Amino acid sequence: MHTPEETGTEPSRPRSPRGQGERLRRDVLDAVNRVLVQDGGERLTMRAVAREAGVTAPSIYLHFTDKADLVWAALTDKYAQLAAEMDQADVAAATRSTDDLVQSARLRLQAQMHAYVRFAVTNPGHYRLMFEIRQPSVSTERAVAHPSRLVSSSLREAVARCAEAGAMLRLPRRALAHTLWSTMHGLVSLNHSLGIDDAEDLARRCADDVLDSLIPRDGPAFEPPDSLVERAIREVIEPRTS
Amino acid sequence: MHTPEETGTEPSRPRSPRGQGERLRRDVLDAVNRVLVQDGGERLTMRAVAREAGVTAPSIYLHFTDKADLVWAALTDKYAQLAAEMDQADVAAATRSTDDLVQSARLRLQAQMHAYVRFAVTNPGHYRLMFEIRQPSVSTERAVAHPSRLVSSSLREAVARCAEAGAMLRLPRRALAHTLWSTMHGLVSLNHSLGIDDAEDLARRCADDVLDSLIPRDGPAFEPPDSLVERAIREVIEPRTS
DNA sequence: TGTACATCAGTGAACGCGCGTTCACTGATGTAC
DNA sequence: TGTACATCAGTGAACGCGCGTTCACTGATGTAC
Repeated sequence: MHTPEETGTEPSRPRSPRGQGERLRRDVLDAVNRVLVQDGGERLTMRAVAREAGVTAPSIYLHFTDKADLVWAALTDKYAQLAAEMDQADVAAATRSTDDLVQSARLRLQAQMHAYVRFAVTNPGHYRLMFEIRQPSVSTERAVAHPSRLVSSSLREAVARCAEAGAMLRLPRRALAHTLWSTMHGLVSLNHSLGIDDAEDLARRCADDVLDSLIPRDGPAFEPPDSLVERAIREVIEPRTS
Repeated sequence: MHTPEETGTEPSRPRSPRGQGERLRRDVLDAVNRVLVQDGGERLTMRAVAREAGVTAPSIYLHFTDKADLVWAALTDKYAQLAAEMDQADVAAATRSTDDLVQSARLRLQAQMHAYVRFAVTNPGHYRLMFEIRQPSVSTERAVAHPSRLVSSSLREAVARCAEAGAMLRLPRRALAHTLWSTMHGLVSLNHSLGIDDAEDLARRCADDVLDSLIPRDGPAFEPPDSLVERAIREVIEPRTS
């Protein structure tokens, strides 16, 4: 009757019992995830999150200092999930390992790549926010500790295992890992920009092809000498992981 | 004194003489370009464009029906520029061609790739708007005629020339062109997301490495048979170019 | 056992801001008579 | 040659909206005496 601004539905969430205030924190983070799933990353507003959580907007500030804090917390969760899925895929592939050491290492790398593509395609809203949208209010320390380095180092380790198993690498290992990552990112985001259906299948097949090109299924053990790219990656990308 | 809302500087552009009203159209498009160069694609607002053009915001509506119309016009210009730069690089490489047909075709493809990377790195604001930011108000017909298909077909033709000159392709030609494009896009946008300096050099070198992997410098003439990817690209990506 | 009080988990209303867009207008310049 | 008028290239002020954020408050629940 006399609500001059609030036009949405009134809050529906039952109030947490005393001492259980932290419950809302998780509920809000879950609401962020649902909003990102629903409209693909647009319209991620405090009001939308609050509505999704069944609460009013100011309640969010009981647990997060500002929007950047909230988004960062939600993305940290999601980064951990991506890393976990890549790791699980790697482990699952490892248990299926054969006597062929090179093939085993390759399959683990491939499993990580498939997990990455699957994650990106099934969580487009999160993925966009993670990699495409500038979060200017995120502080520098946080940017240095950007959790995407987890992805980077996970791939690098898988490539290193291939090299040490005696695979043939067409590029030095760091350049190869970085190129695989960039290729997957490009496939996923370009397919998404072009509005291609069944992007996961296309991206995964293309990624497989690139993997086959960069680490042939069978070839003599070989790793090219360090290139300028290799040095650049070691100096520019890797240090921040530590 | 009594400007209740307008807080910026007053318009500085001299009024066009009679009959020269269309001048403002170009001035506004130039202003869009300058705004995109300056703040990298954030804050592309009608007011910012007007300020940059030395005019008030409503003047823009004398030549563009709404913001989507304006952005589309500016991007169309920029797409034409990207295509032109790729074409120029291709032609310049063609004039430097040697007796080695494969090497000549490869150099033309490589020149196109370098032009692409250079464009993306030197116009990050435009590039982001072209490929990363959803323009929901752009109509479907326009999306179908998305000028990025120019990039796609230009690369595809260059790859076809390599194949016909007798190069060794590690992937079918369409899959190869699409993979090269995706890789460049991924390199550029990932380097940008990670805030890497000298992104052009790193991206170009990585792109060179991928090109060397997918079309080896010397190898027997070969092109793999059509794959599922090849068919998917032919069915999904190519038709819209026509 | 009753009651005053502190604490907790939120709410309701508003703030200032920037945005895209509209609309009545203005002032210079050309044209008809 | 003078003047009324039409046209053109814009302007100035405002509109409604959604945003992030603030701030005084409320009402249920536990605790001290």
